[in-house]
Amino acid sequence: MEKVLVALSGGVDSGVAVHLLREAGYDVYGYTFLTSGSAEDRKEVAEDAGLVADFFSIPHKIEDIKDEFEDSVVSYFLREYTEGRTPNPCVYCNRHIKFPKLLAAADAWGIDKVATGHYVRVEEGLLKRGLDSRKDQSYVLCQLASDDISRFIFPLGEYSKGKIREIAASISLPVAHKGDSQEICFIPNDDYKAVIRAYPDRYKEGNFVDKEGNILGRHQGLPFYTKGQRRGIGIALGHPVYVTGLDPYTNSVFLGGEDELYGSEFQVESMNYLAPGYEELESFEAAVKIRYLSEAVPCRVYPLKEHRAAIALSEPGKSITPGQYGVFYNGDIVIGGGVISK
RNA sequence: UGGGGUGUCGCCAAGUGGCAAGGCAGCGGUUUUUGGAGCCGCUAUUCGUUGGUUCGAAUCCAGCCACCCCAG
Repeated sequence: MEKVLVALSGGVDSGVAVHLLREAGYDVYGYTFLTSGSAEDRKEVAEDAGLVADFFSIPHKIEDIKDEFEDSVVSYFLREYTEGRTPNPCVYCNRHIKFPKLLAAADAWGIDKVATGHYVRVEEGLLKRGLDSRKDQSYVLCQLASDDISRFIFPLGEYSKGKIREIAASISLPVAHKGDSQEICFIPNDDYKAVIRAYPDRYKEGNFVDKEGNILGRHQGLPFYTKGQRRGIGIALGHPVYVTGLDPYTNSVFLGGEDELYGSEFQVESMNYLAPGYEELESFEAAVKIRYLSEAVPCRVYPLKEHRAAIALSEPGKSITPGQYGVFYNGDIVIGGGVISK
């Protein structure tokens, strides 16, 4: 029987993943890492994951990597905000922590295949969107190393979330009724600003400025704003005002009307290709997601040197935000993704 | 101090005798493996104040208070 190491989060998805893999005839091993939160939170995750492992009677290893996680993901999170960008820690974590850790654990166990409960598919060495377009999570995997793709198994990619919950209930999975995980895993109560405030040396008050350079008011610090943001600005001009940009050099937050949010061209850096052949092209047609929750829109991509690329959208996009990832698709196939730089 | 003007929710602002529009901001919900956005909902028993007229006033009258402008 071929072995596979599953990332067990203690939730519904990874639990059902174990089930589906066994049904498919795999010899399943479980691996859980504890990344953040209080000692209590981590204990709870460990217990839930242990519950699932016991339920299936599979070997299970738990590793606490809080320090490493904070050095990597949390510092990235703070750094990006400090520099006026808006990070996506999940994408970063998948690339730098989650999948490397999983693969390393698999190597240590002498296991080739690794699996997670992500709603994506792998076919012929290509990463593809999950069939349930509403739950598709290919976006957050855009930075994975293409060489590793062939080692991945994503058992949930063919299913809808509803079906997964059905399965969880039908096999009486102990955690079947847990809600979907949300929020960033290291942010308690969905309050990222509270986390930022724990690092008062990383930000300072500054001016809200309009397109003409007029000072409109005071902001609390760059990390508390993101391009396209409307609420929480506290300025009444009679019409809605949005954050149109952040300038770390003058510590300014630019404000403007909705019309100032649209753009048709941008660039990405740290471009990572998951599908072969594209990087060498002069340019290519694709569909791009500008953020996790958005429809992919048609564009033309021009690969540049040093892992950069220039993108021209066929229709203007709203709030193209530096720090977020642009992920490119050809139909269901993930071509790759990079960090929006400007 | 004379002359004029204004005073309605945090901001702007309708309303000129019949039981306080709206926008912005704010708040809540929804959505979501990031931040946002969007969507839905909530938000002045009260109109600077005190009296008066009236069946009834934020809307009419008078006094007072505050602010603004022009004179000086």
